Amino acid sequence: MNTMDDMEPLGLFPDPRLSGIDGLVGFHIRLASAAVYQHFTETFSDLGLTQKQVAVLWLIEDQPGIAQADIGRRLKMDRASVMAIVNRMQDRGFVQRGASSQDRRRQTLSLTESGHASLELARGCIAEHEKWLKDRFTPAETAMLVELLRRVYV
Amino acid sequence: MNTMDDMEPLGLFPDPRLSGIDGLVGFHIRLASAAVYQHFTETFSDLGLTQKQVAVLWLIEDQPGIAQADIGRRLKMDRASVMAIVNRMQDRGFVQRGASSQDRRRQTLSLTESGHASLELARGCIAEHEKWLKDRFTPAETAMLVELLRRVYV
DNA sequence: GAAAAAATGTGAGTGACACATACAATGTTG
DNA sequence: CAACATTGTATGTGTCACTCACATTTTTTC
Repeated sequence: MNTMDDMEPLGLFPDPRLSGIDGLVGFHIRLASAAVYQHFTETFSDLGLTQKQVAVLWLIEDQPGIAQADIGRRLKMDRASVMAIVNRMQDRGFVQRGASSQDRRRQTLSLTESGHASLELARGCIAEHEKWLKDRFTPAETAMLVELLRRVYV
Repeated sequence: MNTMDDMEPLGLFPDPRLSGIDGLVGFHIRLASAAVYQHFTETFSDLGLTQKQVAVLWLIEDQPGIAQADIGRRLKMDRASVMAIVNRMQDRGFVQRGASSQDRRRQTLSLTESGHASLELARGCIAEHEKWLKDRFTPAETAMLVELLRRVYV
């Protein structure tokens, strides 16, 4: 009976492709990123961690003693933003700063016990989140998508 | 000799860093989106417009009289965020609010002369920005990328 | 070896925009 | 009419991007 039950009472939405804005690749990347971020924050509402914060914790566990500047380069963030995140993670007791023996400008970063535990919890949420995302694609499509996206930021 | 346990279907990845954070699709979407946003802001440094602001102007020009709630649904933003952007665009003289004759809860939005002019300038920058982005892909790849991304947010 | 340049961390400030919450006015529906 | 949903508005909080400025330390250059 009902063909395409549009959810809008006023029915103000014509075909989404009518607007020229849908012809922009950047627009779709933006919307997809927003959708992923949205689902991420829902999944992580209990832990209270953002994508960036998890990424930073992850990197620090992967490479203990990593410097803030390295994190910035890895995640394409400027130093000020990295510092803000590290400060927050330090305030919450997940990360500790230490002195570097080689380069006295640097601070070596490492996770605390609490940081390791939180990241372990986070990994479970990430697995769930990634499943939600990857279920849309075949393995080949996933590989294709990652390869195309990689061309954008490398 | 079976060393890959359902990780990758084929050796499509030249990078060996697929374990860890690089194995997450969401991570790549995030990085790509950040790179696009970064280039966008560079291209638009003269105009002083963000992606969202341009998108809102674009939608209003496309559908004069559109309501804020419609914009929110179209761009996946909540009402408060839409209002903040419309306020900013109104303060800068690009957008004007008007009363709706059908529904007195609604405000019809339309562009001012200045708004049309700014959007026209913006379109030039967008073309340049999109070229920067699309030059990485063949037309078929672009279509593929958009199709895959669309699955994420619809 | 000293001066210049670069890298690193830090701080303060601004801006964008997500979230949540609450409220008033208006429509819609039982 | 009463109950509910929608729309716009206002307010506050949090994240994180940008910038500029500054001190320290390392590296490069002369």
